[in-house]
Amino acid sequence: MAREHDPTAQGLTGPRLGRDFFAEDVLDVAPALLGCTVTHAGVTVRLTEVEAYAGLADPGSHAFRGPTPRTEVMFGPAGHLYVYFTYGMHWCANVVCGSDGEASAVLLRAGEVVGGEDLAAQRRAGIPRRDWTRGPARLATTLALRGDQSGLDACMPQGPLAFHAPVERVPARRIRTGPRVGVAGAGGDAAAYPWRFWVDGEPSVSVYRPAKPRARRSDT
DNA sequence: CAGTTGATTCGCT
DNA sequence: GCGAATCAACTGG
Repeated sequence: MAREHDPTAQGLTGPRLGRDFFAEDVLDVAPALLGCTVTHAGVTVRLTEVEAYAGLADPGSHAFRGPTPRTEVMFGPAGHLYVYFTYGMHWCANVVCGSDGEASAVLLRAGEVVGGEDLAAQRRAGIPRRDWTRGPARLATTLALRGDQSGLDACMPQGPLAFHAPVERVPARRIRTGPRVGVAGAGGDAAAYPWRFWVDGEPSVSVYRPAKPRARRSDT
C-alpha cells in the first residue's frame, strides 16, 4: 500500500503556488490561503482557518524579539515552513510570507482532509474525523509536520511539501475575520486587528475559545 | 453541548 | 525559572 498520493490527479487542487504568492503582504496572503490545499506525507488538507503574524512589528509574533536559532527561518525567504513546538507536546506549522527578512508568517490553524484519507485515518487512529485537522497542532500532526520539517521549502516543484490554489476560489463573502486566539500580547494593539481568517460555515472551524483568561482569581 | 483543568518540553530572560 | 500561537479528558446539564 505504498501507493502515491497525487492530489492533482483527483481534481482536488489548482495550480501549485509559487514563491511570488507567499512574498505578498501577509495580510493579503493569509485570506488568499483559505480554500487552498496543503499536501505533505501523503495527506492533503484544504485550509479553512489561518492566522497572520506580522514579523518584527508584531508583539504576538515569535519574530518580535529578533532572530533566534529557533525563528531563523522566519527571517529567510517566503514560502518556507516554520514549525515550532509549544505547550510541551504540540507542533504547529506556519508559512513564511512577505518580503525577505520581514519575518511574517501565516499559522495554519484548521482545515479538512480532502486527500489521503486512509493514511490520515491511520495516522490519527482513535480520533473523530472532525478533530483530525481542527486546531493548529492537530492539523500539523495529520500532515506529519514536526520540527524536522521546519525550513522546508514549499516552493520546490518536486518537493515533498506542496501548496495548491483552489480549483474554485472561496467567495469573499464566506471569508470571515476576527481577533487572534491565545496570543500572549492580546492586551496590546495587536488584538484590535483581525488577523485571523476563516471560511464561514465550515465544520472544521468550530467556535474557538474566545480569548479567555487562563486563570481566574477567587476574589473580587 | 459547553466550560474547566491538567499535561509536559522548549525557548528565552 | 517561567510562560507558551494547545489539546484531550472530564465534568455537569
